[in-house]
Amino acid sequence: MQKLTERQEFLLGLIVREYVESAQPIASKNLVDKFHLDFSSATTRNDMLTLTEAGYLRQPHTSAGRVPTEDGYRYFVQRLLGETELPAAEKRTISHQFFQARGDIDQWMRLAAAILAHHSSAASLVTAPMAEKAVFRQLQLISIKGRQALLVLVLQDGKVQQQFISLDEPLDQEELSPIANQINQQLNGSDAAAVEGLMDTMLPLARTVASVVADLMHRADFVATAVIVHDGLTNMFKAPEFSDSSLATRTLHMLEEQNLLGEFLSRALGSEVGGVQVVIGGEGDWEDLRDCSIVIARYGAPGLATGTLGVIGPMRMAYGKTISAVRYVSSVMSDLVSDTLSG
Amino acid sequence: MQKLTERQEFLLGLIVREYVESAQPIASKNLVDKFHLDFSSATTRNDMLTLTEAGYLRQPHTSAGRVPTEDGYRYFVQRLLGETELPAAEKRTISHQFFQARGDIDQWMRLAAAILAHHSSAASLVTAPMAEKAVFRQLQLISIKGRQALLVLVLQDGKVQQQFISLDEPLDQEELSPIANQINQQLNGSDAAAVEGLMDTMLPLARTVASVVADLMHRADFVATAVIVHDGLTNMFKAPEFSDSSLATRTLHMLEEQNLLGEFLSRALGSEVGGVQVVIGGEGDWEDLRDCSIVIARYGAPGLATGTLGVIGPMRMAYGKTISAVRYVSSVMSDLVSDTLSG
DNA sequence: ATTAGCACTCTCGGGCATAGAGTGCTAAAG
DNA sequence: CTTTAGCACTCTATGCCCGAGAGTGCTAAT
Repeated sequence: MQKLTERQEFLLGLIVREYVESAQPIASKNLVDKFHLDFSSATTRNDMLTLTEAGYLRQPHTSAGRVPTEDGYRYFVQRLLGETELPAAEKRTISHQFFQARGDIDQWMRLAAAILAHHSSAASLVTAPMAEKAVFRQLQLISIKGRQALLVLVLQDGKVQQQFISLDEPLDQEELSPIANQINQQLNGSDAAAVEGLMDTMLPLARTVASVVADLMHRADFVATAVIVHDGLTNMFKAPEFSDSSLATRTLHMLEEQNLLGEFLSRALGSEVGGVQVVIGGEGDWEDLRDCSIVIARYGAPGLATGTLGVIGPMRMAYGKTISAVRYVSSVMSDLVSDTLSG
Repeated sequence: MQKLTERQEFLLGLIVREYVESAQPIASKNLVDKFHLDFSSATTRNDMLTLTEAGYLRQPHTSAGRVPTEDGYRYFVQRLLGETELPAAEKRTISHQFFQARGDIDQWMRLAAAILAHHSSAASLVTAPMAEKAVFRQLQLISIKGRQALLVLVLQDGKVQQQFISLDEPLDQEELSPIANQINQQLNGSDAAAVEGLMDTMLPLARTVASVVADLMHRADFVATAVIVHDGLTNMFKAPEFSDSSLATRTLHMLEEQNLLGEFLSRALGSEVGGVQVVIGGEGDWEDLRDCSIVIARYGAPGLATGTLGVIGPMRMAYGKTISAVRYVSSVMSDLVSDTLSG
């Protein structure tokens, strides 16, 4: 990475910010005029040339202004963008909104998605907070009619799963409840593997139930099946770079494909709670996201339950605003998870 | 509505089908050549003129072929499109897929959305089956830690709702379970209003719980808050009429806005289970859907639980395929709901 | 090291001519 | 009265040219 003079860094920052706002290539003269710079457009041009040769800027064509490259954005985010924070008033509004949603995890998620989408003007994604490993807490059997029953399973992290099951013989509520209680005592605190191990010691009916429980817990262990809430897709399509719509389609496609989203998650999975990661232009790995950037963070209480939230938008993204929004929302969500699950 | 000769109807049908496939204006000569019609292109032109004057076709410009109008599609769907059925092999595949998902309502919904999106090449929407009115079945209180508890509420239609609550004093599981049992006996079979009525007779702690229950049940009564699964958004954007992307944006916007979706639902709400409704070009009411068509059906078991499913796509839609897919999927889902809730 | 000046390159938009597609009309034929 | 062949007409799409304008890179002077 080439050494840049102070003025060159200053210009790079200016160009990135300006381009993010206008979506138009930035010309030396306009820059000097608009910001009353105390050096001339020729000087600016010289620096722009250096920045272009260093790979931070490029020209769409000979007689156009400059546009940041992937590397340019990266330099900007890593070196030029100081720690930004949301204005205090915004923070208050947000935490007030979350306060009103306390108690309802689904609503947190929807709220987080909406807030992120709004502040970033891009699409947002939020996955539910969950424990690293599904651990049995309690189940309930509810008689529906005849041999049909509803199995409601509550995991240690507060997640609730449900499944209809067909019993071998009709049982009413009075018969089902003791069975549920008995299973609860046996399985309390078990993980999926332990449930499978204990199954064999059970009576046929309880074994049927336990096998469904094991299945549900296995599924819960798969990150890919996590419920994902998103919002702000419309925002992406408003951006001029998506007007040709093939880009838009690719991005949308990636959001609909489960396995692609899985990658999104695993990328964040290794990271610490609290840290915000920025992936610019897919960074080679992801074909479908060549012109997109992603800002993600892991939230929650390590050991109890964690989830991922973030924003996906065009590479020409207001990184400062977006990063601070992701950071703040993730911290609020982390507090909520901690308070709710261990308060 | 003007009288059409048999040949004119035949041509209208042909033009609609052809245009649906090619998305290009249809010319008289091409039509005659491609289908080896036993009358000439001049005759075709005369009929096309009549069809244009009758409002069923239009020309994008003087020297272009013809394109169906809204009324043209409507005529086609109402009078020319016979009762179509999915091929038996497809039906088998579909019902097999649903069989494998039995027990898990969420998976039914995802599956239905995926199947509809695939068969219609458009976007699909599915709402959960639910009773007309939320009726209390059973609740469970799970001690989390200290004063935190998780309330799990099961409604008569099998819907499960959950909410974290803060108790006035710390209570462990042994203390919470009897309270839950007692509330269960008191509230069994009550609707939201009845729960509110019974609240006043309760002890403070139970009253807190009952008030959350009443709140959850009220929310469940609002159709607009129903969870909606969708799929196939990508399909819509592949269509050439969405390439300018303003159309696409408007449609996407409508799918993200809750209240707009509410209308989608209420449109279908009045109809019988089983009947498939086709709304072409928004039919005036919906600004955002001017160039879209909707195919919806109500599914489920009346009196037990019903939901809505359907497809939204460009007006240039394969109505035959789509209608038969919606009809068949809705019938399979209806059977599932009946079997599960009253089997 | 900076800057003024200038030649150079490239895009964008309008104007114009041409080719092609598809129609509507007319007059003749069945 | 219906169908058809033939033809004139209209409109789009495409390619081309040209000039205006924008913005640069380079050079020479400060």
